[in-house]
Amino acid sequence: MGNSSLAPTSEINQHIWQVVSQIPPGRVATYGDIARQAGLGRGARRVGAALRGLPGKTRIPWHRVVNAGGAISLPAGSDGRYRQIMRLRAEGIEVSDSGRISLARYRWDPGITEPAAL
DNA sequence: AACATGACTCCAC
DNA sequence: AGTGGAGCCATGT
Repeated sequence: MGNSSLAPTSEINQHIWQVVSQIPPGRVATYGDIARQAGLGRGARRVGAALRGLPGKTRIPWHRVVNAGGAISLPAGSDGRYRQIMRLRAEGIEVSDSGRISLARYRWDPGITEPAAL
């Protein structure tokens, strides 16, 4: 067989999406967290690209992924940014109007599969 | 193959 | 908390 060390982009994306779908409601994870969980090392940017490729009607909880600073990474003024903030608040997560979230309170621990306790 | 781009991250001010 | 610059990884031209 030829190159067996690299999987097609579509498969990598699918793997990333699978990890993202493991984030329980009421919790968030950073791009870096997802990358590490997916075995991509420092591929945080790769995670962003995978989420960008999601269809609009997906049921993958992409909104639970924020950057290392605990902030929404989608461009200011974009529909996605507004939608992400609304969906997070709908799950009981506090999000400031500037799109900031407390990682100390809501960051997902891969060992736990339950929603954040209030 | 070189260069630009981006839903990233770290560090210094 | 906000801003700017360098580093990082994969894609698209």
